[in-house]
Amino acid sequence: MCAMDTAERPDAAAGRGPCAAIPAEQMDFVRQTLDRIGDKWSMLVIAVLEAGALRYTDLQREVPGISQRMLTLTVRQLQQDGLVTRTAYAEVPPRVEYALTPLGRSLHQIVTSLITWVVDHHGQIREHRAHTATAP
Amino acid sequence: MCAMDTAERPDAAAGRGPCAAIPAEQMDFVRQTLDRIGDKWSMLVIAVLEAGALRYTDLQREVPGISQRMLTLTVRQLQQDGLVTRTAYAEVPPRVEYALTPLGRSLHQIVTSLITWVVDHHGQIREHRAHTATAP
DNA sequence: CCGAATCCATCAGGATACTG
DNA sequence: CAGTATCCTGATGGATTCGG
Repeated sequence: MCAMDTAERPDAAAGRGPCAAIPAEQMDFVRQTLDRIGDKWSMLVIAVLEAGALRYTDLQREVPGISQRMLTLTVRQLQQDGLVTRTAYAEVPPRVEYALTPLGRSLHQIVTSLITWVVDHHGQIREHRAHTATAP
Repeated sequence: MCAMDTAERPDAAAGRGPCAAIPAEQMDFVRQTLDRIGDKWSMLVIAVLEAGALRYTDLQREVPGISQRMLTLTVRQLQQDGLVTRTAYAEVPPRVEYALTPLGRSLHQIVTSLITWVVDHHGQIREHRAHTATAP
């Protein structure tokens, strides 16, 4: 029950034994991907796309605080990673819709878990922060 | 089946209906927390602490590439959020051990899912990246 | 051995203004 | 409407040095 049942681990990194960490080779890619989807907005965008396709402006409204620039960049990265599709309709008032790919949907479930976790535990976290903030 | 069955949503943000996004008030905190645990190292540290307590140096070895500075900062934040405990033994050769709290362990499962997902799908992602990279 | 502190580079990311 | 372009700032994070 480690993080990589499907992956072969050559020898395990150090000598810690069971499942220590990710195999060194994958480690790098895992890190990269982790803080790409874990960046400031990706998860929220994915979460918001759960309900179906959204247009650019709607997307921006659903993710409060995101700038046009970041929305564009985030969406483009997600598309590039194959997590969302971008469909442009060549109409008079331009329309572009973003939706999750199957790959994106599979990730979406995990993202949802994470968000649920945060919402669920933000009370405890706040508490802890208050504590340790006052007790250096 | 939205992300916040436990939380009351005042009215839903805009007019999208079902579960659109997180309620505006929580939204901010969710974003904060999301990119705190989603920062460059937190997830990996949490993942690595799965197997039990670790000393500073071991921790550093298990998370290849992390600098002392970032390890210290990350660990301190996690501690401050109540996800890990820091136990310093006042011995002649100083020893400090870090371990997951129950709260941290609950998050750890999700983190593991995420890492598993990445390891599982990094093939597809690489493919997609290659594609869209060549086809602007 | 475990860290804290300082210095410094980079760049993510926000605001704004402009285009097709 | 759906972006692109540009500028600018603060946070992120690496290397190194110092302390307990």
